Amino acid sequence: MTSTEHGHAAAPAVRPTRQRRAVADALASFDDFRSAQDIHALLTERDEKVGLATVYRTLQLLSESGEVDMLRTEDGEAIYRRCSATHHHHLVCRSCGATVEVEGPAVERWTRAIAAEHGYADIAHTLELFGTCRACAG
Amino acid sequence: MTSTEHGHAAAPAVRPTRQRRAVADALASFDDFRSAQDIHALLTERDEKVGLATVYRTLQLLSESGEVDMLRTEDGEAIYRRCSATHHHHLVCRSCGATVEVEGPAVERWTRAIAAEHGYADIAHTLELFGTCRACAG
DNA sequence: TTCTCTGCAAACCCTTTGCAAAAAA
DNA sequence: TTTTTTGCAAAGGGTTTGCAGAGAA
Repeated sequence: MTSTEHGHAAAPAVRPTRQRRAVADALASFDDFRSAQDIHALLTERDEKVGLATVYRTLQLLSESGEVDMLRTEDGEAIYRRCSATHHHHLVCRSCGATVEVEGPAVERWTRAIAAEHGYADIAHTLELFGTCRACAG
Repeated sequence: MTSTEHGHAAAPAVRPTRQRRAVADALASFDDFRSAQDIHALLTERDEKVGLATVYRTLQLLSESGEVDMLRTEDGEAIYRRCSATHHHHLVCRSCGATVEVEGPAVERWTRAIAAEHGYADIAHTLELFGTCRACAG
């Protein structure tokens, strides 16, 4: 028995479809965070017909597999962006969405220290910064 | 003319009602973040009849006036908490939910520095830590 | 063929809103 | 009385889901 064919609890194969490629490509054409609806609109505009539900399902998939970052706007909307390989956080303009990836070795260190101090193991953390970028501040 | 009576663009007077007191009290009885629905459920359970819409409206008001903190869960739900005097973050056990409030002067400083470096103003940030607490680690 | 994926439309869920009745000033 | 609030129920808006048909393996 091979694990890919008969392993119990094997994850179903993921098939590379036109739609999934389209969503991935759309994501690749942006530098900042976009909502599922934004991406669907872009695809429609490009005459790449992909159902909205499929866009949502694909983004969810990509997000779970770690290929895209997902975060929430102030009003609860999910926004996505292809992510780079290294662990980092985001500095997002709350007005125009312009995003800067930032790294924080100090924060990572602080995180581990705090966790250890309180006896917590297997630590993860979320950290996002919001502000108004120079252009939007006027 | 007095500013409170005839000032143009004067904000409407806010009236202290039974409902608003009830929501504030409910908030005061929690140490952690709760959703509007949680609070409404608590009030109902206590036989304090307050409409769900009123709970939402009141939380919004409190949030705007800075008396409560509002943030979003991973799945987009708004959660509220009376804000304590000091700014802090949470270290949450992903297994049992045990929460420790932690302060991070270093993080706050880092946040401001990063924002300044990239020209972002009016900075806010979210930071939450997740881990497994000693009890749950076994 | 078999199993996954898609599209559509309906369902969901949290949240907001319109409006007439109730309460505060 | 005038003005703000409330409650209800309906509407909104993003997101998810059921299911039958389409497509990949």
